[in-house]
Amino acid sequence: MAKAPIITPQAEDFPRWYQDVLNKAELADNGPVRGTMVIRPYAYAIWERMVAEVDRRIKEAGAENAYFPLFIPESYLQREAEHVEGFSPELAVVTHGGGKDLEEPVVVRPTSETVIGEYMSKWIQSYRDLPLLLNQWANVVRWELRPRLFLRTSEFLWQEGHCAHASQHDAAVYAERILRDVYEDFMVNELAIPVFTGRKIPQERFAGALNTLTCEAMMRDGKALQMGTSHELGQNFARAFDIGYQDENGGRQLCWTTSWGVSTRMMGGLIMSHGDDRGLAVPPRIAATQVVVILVKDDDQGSAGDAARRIGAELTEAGIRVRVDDQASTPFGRRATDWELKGVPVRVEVGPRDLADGQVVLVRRDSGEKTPVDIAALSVTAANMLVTIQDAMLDAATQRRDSATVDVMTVAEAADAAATGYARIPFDRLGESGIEELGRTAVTVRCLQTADGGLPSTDDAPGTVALVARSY
RNA sequence: CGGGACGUGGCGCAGCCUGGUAGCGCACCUGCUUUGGGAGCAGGGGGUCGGGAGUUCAAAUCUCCCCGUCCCGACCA
Repeated sequence: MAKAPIITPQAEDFPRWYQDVLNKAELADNGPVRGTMVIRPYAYAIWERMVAEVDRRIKEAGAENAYFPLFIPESYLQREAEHVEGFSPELAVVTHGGGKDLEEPVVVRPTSETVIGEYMSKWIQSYRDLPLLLNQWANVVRWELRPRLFLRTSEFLWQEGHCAHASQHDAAVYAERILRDVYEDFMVNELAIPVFTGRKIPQERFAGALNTLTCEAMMRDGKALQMGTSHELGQNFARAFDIGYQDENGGRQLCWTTSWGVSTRMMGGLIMSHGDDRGLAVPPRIAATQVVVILVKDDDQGSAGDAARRIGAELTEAGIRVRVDDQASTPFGRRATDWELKGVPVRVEVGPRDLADGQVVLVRRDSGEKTPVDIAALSVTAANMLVTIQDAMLDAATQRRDSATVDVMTVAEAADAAATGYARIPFDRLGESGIEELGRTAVTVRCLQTADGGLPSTDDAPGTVALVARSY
């Protein structure tokens, strides 16, 4: 029996589709204060997987976790001119505490360069203390004018790395290392989201940075999403917070600092990169539930239910993240669509009919393909299928992106291409006037690349290519 | 913050123009029958209509102010 669509089709109204997925897959709700977000358990479990995988890579890159306070003296922000200017409009400021006015207002951190800079200054004395590689997992607050769940909320969860280096070269190398070995590697290999990596133009840089490197993904509506950034802060913060050291020759030097972050925005990216008209689709490696064992219907003795639970235990034993849905009182079709909505990569259907043949049915969320499998071979087949799905999802996402990325030579062509995806245009063909012209239709330069897709070392290196698109 | 749309049980909506204190679908609860792709029947519970002020004998319906949500724009992880 054909039913009305469960969620608004993407082609009909993409923003509404996004809202529907958020609601129906039980991912998030608006908080009571404007712009705030409640992350529901199913989404939070995925976030925890993201945290685990990013954290592992951060530690491999040599950084250590620490924690700095939520409250920052307002005066700290003011020490770096561009930084204050950039963040002032979106600060939450506490002026009252303990029943009286505070002598100095404190801001709720919008990012922690300033406090961490203050402590780096205390902790670094010698070149032997460098590099100092710190990271913290925290919540930050930026009073956003136009919030959207996961993509831009007034409070969000993230990881912020803050490092001090002895030289500009060391800082640049590390900023790029984080971009590649932590962010790009994580996004491509865990989230199955291909990203363009590149350099931000001055207008798009982090407030107070010399250079901002970015990972830009493409959502299924053709709009770009900035998934993560890595900044070279030069000596701006080192100067403002007196982060310095004594070198081998006894000379006094200023440090070169970097900062880098990814946030719960990645959840939004995950949803909009892989989701389809049946709901969310989570790549197996990041899925909190990789396989759902669903009891189609039980028999009189309850032996099918027992079999389903036993199969669940076997899959768990094999190292797969499993949930068993044996709520046989709810009709099968209902539960099947619910798990598809939540995007669980593989569904194992267990019912009396299959069991009689010693089989179960595996169903892929990405392709919908159904495969009968002998129970004896289930663990191995399921594990292989998860690998196959991971690869297939990355391939599909890469194909979608590449087919919506066009090389052009004029601003008019770029505007045209950006209506549905990315346009690549030689940067000198774009120029300031081109940037402004595209800006009128909300098309912006997402990043700059060298001709072969590498990272340009300056803003105006010859042969630089600009990737332009509409963005979130 | 500027422009637009909207706010009625958990969700989606009707009612508002032509004031007379609330209705539908889904969801939820109970029972029975069902269960291999969003089950059926029967019986139930839940809202005072985003908030406030006003007009009126009477306001979900009219007026004003405020708040919130969504879309577009400027800003951004």
